[in-house]
Amino acid sequence: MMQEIRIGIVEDNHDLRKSLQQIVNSTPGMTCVCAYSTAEDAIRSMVDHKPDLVLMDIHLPFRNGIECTRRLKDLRPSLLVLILTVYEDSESIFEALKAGASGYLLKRSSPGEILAAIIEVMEGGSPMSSQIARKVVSSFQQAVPTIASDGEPLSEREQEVLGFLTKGYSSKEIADKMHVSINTIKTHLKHIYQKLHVRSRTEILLRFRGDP
Amino acid sequence: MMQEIRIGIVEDNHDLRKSLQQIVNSTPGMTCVCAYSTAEDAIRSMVDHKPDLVLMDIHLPFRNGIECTRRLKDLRPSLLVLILTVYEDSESIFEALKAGASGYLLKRSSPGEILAAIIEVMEGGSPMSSQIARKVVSSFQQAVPTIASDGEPLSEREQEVLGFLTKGYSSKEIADKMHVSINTIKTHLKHIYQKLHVRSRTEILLRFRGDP
DNA sequence: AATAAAATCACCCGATTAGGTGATTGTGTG
DNA sequence: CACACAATCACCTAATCGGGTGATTTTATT
Repeated sequence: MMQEIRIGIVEDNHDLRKSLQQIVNSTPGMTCVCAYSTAEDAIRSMVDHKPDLVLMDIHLPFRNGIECTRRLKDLRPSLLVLILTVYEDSESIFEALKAGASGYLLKRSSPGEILAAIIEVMEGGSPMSSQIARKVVSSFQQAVPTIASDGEPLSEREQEVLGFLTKGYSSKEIADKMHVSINTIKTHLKHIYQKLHVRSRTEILLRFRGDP
Repeated sequence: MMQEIRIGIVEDNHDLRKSLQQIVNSTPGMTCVCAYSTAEDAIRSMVDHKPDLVLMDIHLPFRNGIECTRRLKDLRPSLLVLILTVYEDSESIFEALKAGASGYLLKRSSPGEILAAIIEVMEGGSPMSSQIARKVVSSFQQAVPTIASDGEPLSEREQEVLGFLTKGYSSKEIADKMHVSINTIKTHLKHIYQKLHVRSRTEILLRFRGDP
């Protein structure tokens, strides 16, 4: 049988906290293992209760939910955080996601929607609006500018150079290893850059993340 | 009145291409300004028609839609790309988003859903499933180790710099992103190099290949 | 034999990097 | 309060990198 989902709550509003706790505890397969009204308390002892997922109010007094999320993820990286917010403040939500949250939930959601979001996160999803998704996508698109898995094949020698390149050697070192002039290596590099549509060794390294 | 939305299509299947074209053209406020059956043709002349948004088949013969997306975004960064796919291949879709797409659409979608997705993208959204969203979110949550293998911990700011560094940004770009002088970034870099015992950004990139 | 592609090297130029020194400001800890 | 540390910025130098041009030789391929 499926393991029970262990849920933690960080929410300063007493009524909402109790209400969330009740919704969770009255659902088969879920237990609320801890609930806090401040970020400090949560950071201090939440991880001891080993929750799988935390419902986190984004607008906490003092330390806000974003900082709290960051700390908790730091203490326990496997922890999943679902942000609770009253309105779709795209900037805050974006920051929370950056800090390690896996999605967010509007406070006015129905018990059914809340449970659905929890399950969605547990199953590897990230509930969020289309607008937030765009912000997230845009932010990581800028990261890797122009890389290509192109048709143009690299020559034998170019592949050799690429091999050393992806091991971290400088042009001069590669020249020594291959017993040729540094100018030759530079020429090979120019051709490699052209064929793979990159402009630096840094981009090459990023290109070969995962499938070298 | 609102400007007409100019749409381009890249889809090798003749029937689907014509069908999409018809759906777009029979919608007030949208015009299909060009349609191609190959990535090569699209790369060659699509930007001349200045489309606002492109419907892009992800599984094109030869050069695939991902590479095509990358090229088109390179030629015209303001262009929005909506990926067309037959099934939810999370890995391909993720790559397409990385290459510059703003969302995706299942081919079996109804005309209404297709138009809704186009409008969603035009209005700043990124239509995607919750699972894909999680992949995207995870990828930009800087999963960079915060502690050097030897012990010396990186400061907050140094970690930020490291985050950008491992995404391929130059020192100048990082300076802009963090709103500080390039000299500051250089100083942070020196400290990072010392703490992690490396001599170049290349070595940093090699260090952070998933699990060192 | 002619052509094309690959490999080799050189020189130049501007931009970026890496390393060193040093200085200022704020923040926190003992 | 002193001290350390973090963050900020400046200036300087040497090396490296990326891009452009051009040249020679060998090796296929037509």
